[in-house]
Amino acid sequence: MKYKLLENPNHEKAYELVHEGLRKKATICIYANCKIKYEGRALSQLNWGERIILIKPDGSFLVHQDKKVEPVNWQPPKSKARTYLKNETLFIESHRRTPQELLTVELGEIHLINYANIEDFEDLEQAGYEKDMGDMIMKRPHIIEEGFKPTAREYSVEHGFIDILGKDKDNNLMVLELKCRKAGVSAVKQLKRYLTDFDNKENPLTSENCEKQDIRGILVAPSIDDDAKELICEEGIEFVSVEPPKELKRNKKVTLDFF
Amino acid sequence: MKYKLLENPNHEKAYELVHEGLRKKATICIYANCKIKYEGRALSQLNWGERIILIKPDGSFLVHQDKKVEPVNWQPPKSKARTYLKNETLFIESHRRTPQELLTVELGEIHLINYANIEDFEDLEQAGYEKDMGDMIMKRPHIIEEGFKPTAREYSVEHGFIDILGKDKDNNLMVLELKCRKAGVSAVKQLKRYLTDFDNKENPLTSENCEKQDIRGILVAPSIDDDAKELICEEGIEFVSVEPPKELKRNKKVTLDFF
DNA sequence: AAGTCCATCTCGTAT
DNA sequence: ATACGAGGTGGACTT
Repeated sequence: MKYKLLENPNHEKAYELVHEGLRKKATICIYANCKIKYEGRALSQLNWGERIILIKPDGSFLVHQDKKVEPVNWQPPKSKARTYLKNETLFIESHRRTPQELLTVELGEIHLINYANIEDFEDLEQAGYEKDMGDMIMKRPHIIEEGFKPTAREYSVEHGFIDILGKDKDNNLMVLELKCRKAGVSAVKQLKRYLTDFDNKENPLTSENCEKQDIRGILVAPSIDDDAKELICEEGIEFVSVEPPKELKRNKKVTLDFF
Repeated sequence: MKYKLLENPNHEKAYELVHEGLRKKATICIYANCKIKYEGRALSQLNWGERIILIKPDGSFLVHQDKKVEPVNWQPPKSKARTYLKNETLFIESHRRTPQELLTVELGEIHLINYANIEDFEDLEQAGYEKDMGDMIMKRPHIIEEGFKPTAREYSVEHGFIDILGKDKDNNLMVLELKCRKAGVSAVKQLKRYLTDFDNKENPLTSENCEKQDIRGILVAPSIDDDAKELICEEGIEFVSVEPPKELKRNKKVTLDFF
């Protein structure tokens, strides 16, 4: 990692470093007193205070206060940053189109400023959410129940996508809604909507057709809260408890690493 | 801002700085090669690479790669960070309960490490709904009271911007502070600061001038909480209840649909 | 480019 | 504490 660092620089020196850092597509970090204006999807301003400013080579622009995980102001990747001096004061701007957004930082006292060329070629490997649960169920359907045969995934209906569609051993249709965390009322309602959608789509003669197929709605989650439990009984929906798999699976990158 | 900084420290020196920074509830920033493990709501690992680690005094813990706005790994506020040496290697952990979550950073080469006591007492002032409220009041001032005449918007004073400045039917000055949601004590204090600022700016002879204009402070919000209600009585500030105009998120679309 | 949906969503607020 | 909704949601993926 190559880096340059200045302590308590004047605005002119700071300008040079920021300019150089932007040109070299480095990651720039500044500790400084500053004032911020944002105009775009919303509108905001932040008065003088000490913050940490982070400008990444992909155009991401972050301003962090000394609390919270989220930046107080930011610009997304592909934004264009530029810096300039006006009346001997340093400004840094980050601009984006579609939508038009402009973030302007006016700097006061600058305590620390540096840029560095960061070398990082790794991607996060993670597990434990909905997709992994789906993968697992498609591979080992008996987790849901003996004789369950999945037939489709992400099956499109009017109000969204049915996570997994399948049939039980008696050929009844099963609509599965997956949640990787404790399921609440909203999950049950969502499943209920999908059931209605599916019914309208596949069995349009509902009111006249007495021999239409049975459809079972199954909520799949590690657990459900009490309200959801009540609602499930009323709605005739079933609940199957499944823990999301917490195995790390390497993604495409691994395939490349094989060579 | 007081800070301490080390360049290319060994792990023992780095340990001391991190330990000291945590004890002093400072904001710590580290540029280093590192390896990361996360276990909690999900599960993840990230192999060796250079990243920026940010630990805030509120317990927030961020690890940033050189792209994206979001951190690649993080812990929320109120997490507890600790650091230790194991086999001459520096580790930093951040732990949280409810839910149980543990983030472990193993450090390799450390390029830059510092801690600083950041001073920032400002909150983000966001317009959006607030702006719409302002627009409405500028257009229909009688919402505030009969005879109210707005004269300026976003009027700059020392500690920020007065949302709306105007005069009542008897030509008394009115300083309006708008909040689009229930107002708390902070809103009253903010308005009080603005009133003081304005007084100092426009009526510098305050103490000697007995005929200075009356200034009325008006808090405008849909409602206020009990603490704020108390405070406005003490401070001689008035409250006017105004609902923010409910803006359709899709109004652009709606307009198009009209044709 | 625009739309859809998941997320260790985060963050505020009311219960 | 927990539940619910909003967000400049961000970010990945599909159309």
